[in-house]
Amino acid sequence: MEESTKRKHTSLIHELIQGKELTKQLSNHLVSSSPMSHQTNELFVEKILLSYEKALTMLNWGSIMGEAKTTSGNIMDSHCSFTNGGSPRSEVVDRELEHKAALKKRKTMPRWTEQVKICSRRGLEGSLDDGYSWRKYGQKDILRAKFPRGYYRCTHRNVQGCLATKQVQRSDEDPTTIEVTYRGRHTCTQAKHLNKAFPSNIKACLGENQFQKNQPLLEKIQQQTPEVIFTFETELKVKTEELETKEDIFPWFSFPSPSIGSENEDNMLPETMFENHFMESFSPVFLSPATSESNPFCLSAYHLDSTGLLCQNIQTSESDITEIVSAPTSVTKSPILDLDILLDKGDFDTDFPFNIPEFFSS
DNA sequence: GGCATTTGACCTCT
DNA sequence: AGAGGTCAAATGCC
Repeated sequence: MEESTKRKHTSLIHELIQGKELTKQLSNHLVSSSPMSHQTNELFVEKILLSYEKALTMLNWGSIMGEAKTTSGNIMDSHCSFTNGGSPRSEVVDRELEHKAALKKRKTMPRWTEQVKICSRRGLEGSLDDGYSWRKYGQKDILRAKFPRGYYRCTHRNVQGCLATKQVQRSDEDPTTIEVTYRGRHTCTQAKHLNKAFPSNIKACLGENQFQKNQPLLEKIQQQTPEVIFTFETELKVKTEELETKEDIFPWFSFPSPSIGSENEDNMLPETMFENHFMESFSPVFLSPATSESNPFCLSAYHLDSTGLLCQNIQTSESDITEIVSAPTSVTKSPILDLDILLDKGDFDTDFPFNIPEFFSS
């Protein structure tokens, strides 16, 4: 391995270990009898985030540089395809290889399905607003399915190379439920810049504009009704596919740093696993309760281990409970539910396509 | 004009 | 060969 790569490797490991240590410390503080101040908590979280941000930046850089190399077979050992300008012909070949690599990578991406109840007032669109911006690129009638399947990809795909996609299909059995199958994680900036001030479920139901408009009111509701929010936990089901074991789904809890540091590639985490699972879980989205977004791994992490860090958080104080509980459940529950607190029930429009009444518009 | 959606064609996989 | 997934030209909207 060349020297610079080694150095990057070492820094990466350093950052990850530091993150691990900080998390441990935070965890210890949280379980210890002496309660930490909110500021100290924040400081720890900031530090952890910074560490992981650095590590992720390094990984991103690595994956961008290595993507085509690692996914298109023989190119792996050849740096020329990147360093050489290449003839037009080799450019075409490169493009073809890149295309194939992208397809291959897409297939190996983690996939998970969320079942989302359609918001009574916002209809389908509201339910699908998970905070990310998607662009529809196809629709297909599916065999033996009553409703067509919509194909969406991240709006920033071309600009930032974000490969996240999702498929949206209305359930045959329950037309008020839509199945959203996500594929791949967001590598675009919106993943980091999503509004951190509020759980996504409410945003999802309101839509971003309405959410911003009514944020003060919603914040008040959130403060006052944490228990209500908490009770809606079970509505949204998340399935993971191609992720057989708990370790597969939550590799980050084991912090397999020795293997990361290993020179032996066989011992390393598979690229997709590392990139898609590990990174997703430790993105700011993960660590900031209010930014849990539609990340099912976050959700699962909370459910995974009742003795885990996040559950320890829950034991800290009532105000924390509000904050923490409402956040992860923002992922676990249907977006419809918390809004139903605000809305009168009924008035459910089951026609398809859905009407999208403006909630809070006046 | 720029961006999003629609939709038929095409590609890949089983 | 058929089904699912993606592409890309055409179209619509702001």
